[in-house]
Amino acid sequence: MLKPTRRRESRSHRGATIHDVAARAGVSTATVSRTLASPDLVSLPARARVMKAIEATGYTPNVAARNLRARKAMMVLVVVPNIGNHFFTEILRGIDDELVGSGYGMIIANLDNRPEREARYVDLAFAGQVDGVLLLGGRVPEGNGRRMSDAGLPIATICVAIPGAGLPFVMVDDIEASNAVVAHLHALGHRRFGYIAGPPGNMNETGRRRGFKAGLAAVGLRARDALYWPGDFMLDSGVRAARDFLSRKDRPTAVYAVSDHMAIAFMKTVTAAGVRVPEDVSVVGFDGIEFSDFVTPTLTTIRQPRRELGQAAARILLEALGGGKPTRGLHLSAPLLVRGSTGPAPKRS
Amino acid sequence: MLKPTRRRESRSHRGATIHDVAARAGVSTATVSRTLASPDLVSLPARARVMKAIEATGYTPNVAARNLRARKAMMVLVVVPNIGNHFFTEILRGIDDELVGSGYGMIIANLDNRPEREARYVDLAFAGQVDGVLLLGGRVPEGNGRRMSDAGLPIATICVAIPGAGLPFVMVDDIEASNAVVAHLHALGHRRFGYIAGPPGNMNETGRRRGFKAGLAAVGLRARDALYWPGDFMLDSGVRAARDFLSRKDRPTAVYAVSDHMAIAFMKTVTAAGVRVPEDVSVVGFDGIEFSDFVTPTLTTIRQPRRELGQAAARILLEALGGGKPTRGLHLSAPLLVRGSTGPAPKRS
DNA sequence: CTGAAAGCGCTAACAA
DNA sequence: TTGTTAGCGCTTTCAG
Repeated sequence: MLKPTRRRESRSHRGATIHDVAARAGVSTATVSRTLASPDLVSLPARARVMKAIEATGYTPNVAARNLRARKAMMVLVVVPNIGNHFFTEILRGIDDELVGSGYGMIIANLDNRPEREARYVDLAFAGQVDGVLLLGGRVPEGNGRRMSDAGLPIATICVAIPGAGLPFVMVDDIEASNAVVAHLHALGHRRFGYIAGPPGNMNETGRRRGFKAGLAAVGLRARDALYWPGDFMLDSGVRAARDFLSRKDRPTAVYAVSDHMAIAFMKTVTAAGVRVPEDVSVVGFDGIEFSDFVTPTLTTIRQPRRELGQAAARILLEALGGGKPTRGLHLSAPLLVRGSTGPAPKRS
Repeated sequence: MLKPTRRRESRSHRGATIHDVAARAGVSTATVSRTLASPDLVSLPARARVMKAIEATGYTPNVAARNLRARKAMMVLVVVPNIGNHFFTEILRGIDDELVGSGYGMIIANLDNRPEREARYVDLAFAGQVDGVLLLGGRVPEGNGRRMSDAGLPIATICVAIPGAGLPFVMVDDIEASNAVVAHLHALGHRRFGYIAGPPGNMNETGRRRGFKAGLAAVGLRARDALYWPGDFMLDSGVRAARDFLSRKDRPTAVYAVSDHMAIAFMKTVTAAGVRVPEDVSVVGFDGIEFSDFVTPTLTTIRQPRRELGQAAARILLEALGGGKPTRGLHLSAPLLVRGSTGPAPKRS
């Protein structure tokens, strides 16, 4: 009795399988597989017939099957705190640049600023659906009692190093950048400073604030004399800081917002109230987003090389995926772009 | 002789398998599978032992295996013309909103404005790595002699309908929106118009231009008398249009740019040259991106409900994935936001 | 150079 | 209620 043939007929819409191709070409499935993976192991005539059969059937190897077999997914998980934030998109672009070249795809984990969303993506990592992870938020995602870092996958972080995690990172030096901001403003004669902060606990906020304070100390000013407004990097907190600024008699002459969004919202709000920038108050941002050069006045800011950050991180991850040597971390330089929103301090009133 | 046990010991770092759990719990793999998929089919004590074993081993079902078996991927491919373009991110957010709720993940296909990148993602679709596709660019990706639409997957398009493709779409009515723009400007007394275009052949450009011309005709103006500048939705083309504008003696008093990016760049450039907005020239954009409200003056524009567009499209796709009835298409309303960049036409010089 | 066969990890009939 | 078994589609020894 013949071995029953596989039930080919019920194949529905999904494309042809390797069996279809093999049958059509009159070879075994192994030969089809070899033709695709290492053609040099297959005789010329066989190869030709296989290629023709592939052409005729429109065969594309099934990824799930290949992944199962190869125990890898050719996918990288990119964890983004909030995909609605423009700051991240150029980084994604840099990541994609590198990934595509190596045949990897990109699955986006958008946390939407809600930590409870992490669990789902931790599972994804443990389920073997991705081969590596890129972290953008400064947190190692966790959920269901385990951490992403325990999934045994290579991980790299972008824009921030996670203390104690021992993960490779690619970022700019926040402290150094803040220092440059203070030095610039001090050289313009500013002595009273305001600082619009990032979210409490955020590592970038921590670094930038530390650099801000160190910068003040370096020029002989007391860090505690500066004004500190809470913030979360978003537009709204710039507006709130501006409202408080406007309500004060003893206003700072220079305001350093640790994101462009906050700086721009601050500028817009105080300008609308009749305060002139930079004549009455100088404003500095952080990030160097595209639009910082399209507001009035143009915004003095620290430019984060976002695309390069993404590229470098992806490269580090790809090296790790290739079994290469582990990189420890990388600082990219972030220039201060001096533009229209900073000027000489006004005369003492 | 005993049946040889599978070689468990070489399991490397990847997590435990269903066999590990089954062995530990003293049940078959089927029972483990059932415990996860339909617990009510498993006796309480067995269930408890399985759960304990899962806990102990840290087991997570392998996705590749499950996908292979189930013939689905629980992933949606989102094709983006250029992920660096801010316009798309809020749409992605809307998509993600809906997808997450249904257990689907999101793979990003970033074309980076290069059509040759399409082929890779066409393959992905044919390889069964995704269950559905969301198209943002107004093109059906093709490559290696086949089109994405032939992969047998549900597809929906966002922001634009592809003529003749018969795909469900979610978009705003470009013609109607352009009409509203012209009506608004005409009511302000404007008679000489400029139009900064989108890329030639782009369907949104086509619709918006048609609406623009129809709007002019509706108020008794000749469409051919308007000035048309080429553009591609990006900042640079706004700058180029502005340069030409500045070089003219007979300048239009109202300029309609079919993207906020171009409108903002146009405003910045003419303002820097001493032209006042809106006193000398009124400017209208399209899209309603966040920053259009943070430039000086604030930009009058058509607001595309981007998040809603993403959500609606994802919902349509999910319905199709669930075998639901096919939706034909959906128009979302796009209000004209009248802000600071439009005002009464200047007196005839 | 080629084919047979095992098996990646999981699920769903089918039996018991 | 549970276990046995047959694959999902692919790659890769191992023989020939």
